[in-house]
Amino acid sequence: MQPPFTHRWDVTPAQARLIQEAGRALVVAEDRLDPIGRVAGVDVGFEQGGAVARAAVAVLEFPSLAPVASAVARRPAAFPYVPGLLSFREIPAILDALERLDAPPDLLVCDGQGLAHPRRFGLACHLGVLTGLPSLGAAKSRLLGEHGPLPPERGAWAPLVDRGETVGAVLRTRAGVAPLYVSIGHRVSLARAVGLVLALAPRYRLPETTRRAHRLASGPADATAR
DNA sequence: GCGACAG
DNA sequence: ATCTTGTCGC
Repeated sequence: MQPPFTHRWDVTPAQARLIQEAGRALVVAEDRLDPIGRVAGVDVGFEQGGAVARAAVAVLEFPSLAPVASAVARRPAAFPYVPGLLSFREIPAILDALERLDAPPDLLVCDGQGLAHPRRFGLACHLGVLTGLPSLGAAKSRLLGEHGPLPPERGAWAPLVDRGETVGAVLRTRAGVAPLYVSIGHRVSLARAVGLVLALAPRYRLPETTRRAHRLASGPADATAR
């Protein structure tokens, strides 16, 4: 089984960093996955100026990418946004949404960093260790690390390096659009993570999936109000 | 001290 | 993340 990893969520920033230091030892940074039948895209964000944390999860069959389930959850944010401590705002809402899914996923594709994090324990690692599920980070922007020039064509990638350590990859999922920052979450290697994100990229994009998950979960009243 | 800083 | 104006390229 998974090593147990539970902790409080009503913590100070200093306590949150200590929890991250403890959690990083539990991250499995290599491929330990079964065949993937369903992938969950996990998008996070906030509402009401940061007072409410929101999570939207869409489950797709893999590799067909046919949608099979979705859920959204909102929670009063018990933690401010602090760079490096995003999990403590968002993961409670994510866990709520995951519990409501009809079809459990085999992989979590997270909207945020994994190992590409100051303490090597970004949201993707944290969620992976908590659930025991394979996970990876696919962030829309950079938290830390440097990289060389990125060729313009789809599939091009460059290592993301922090303090002399490769912590992720910058991946061009489409020509002419901003790259994604891919990193290991849990039980997935970086090479596999890059390959998976590329396989999802043609029809799966985080912002679109978020809107779709909201529409599916909030019903026609909300959908027509937009 | 100054700038950077997932969502 | 979200909002708004100005600019560039197809």
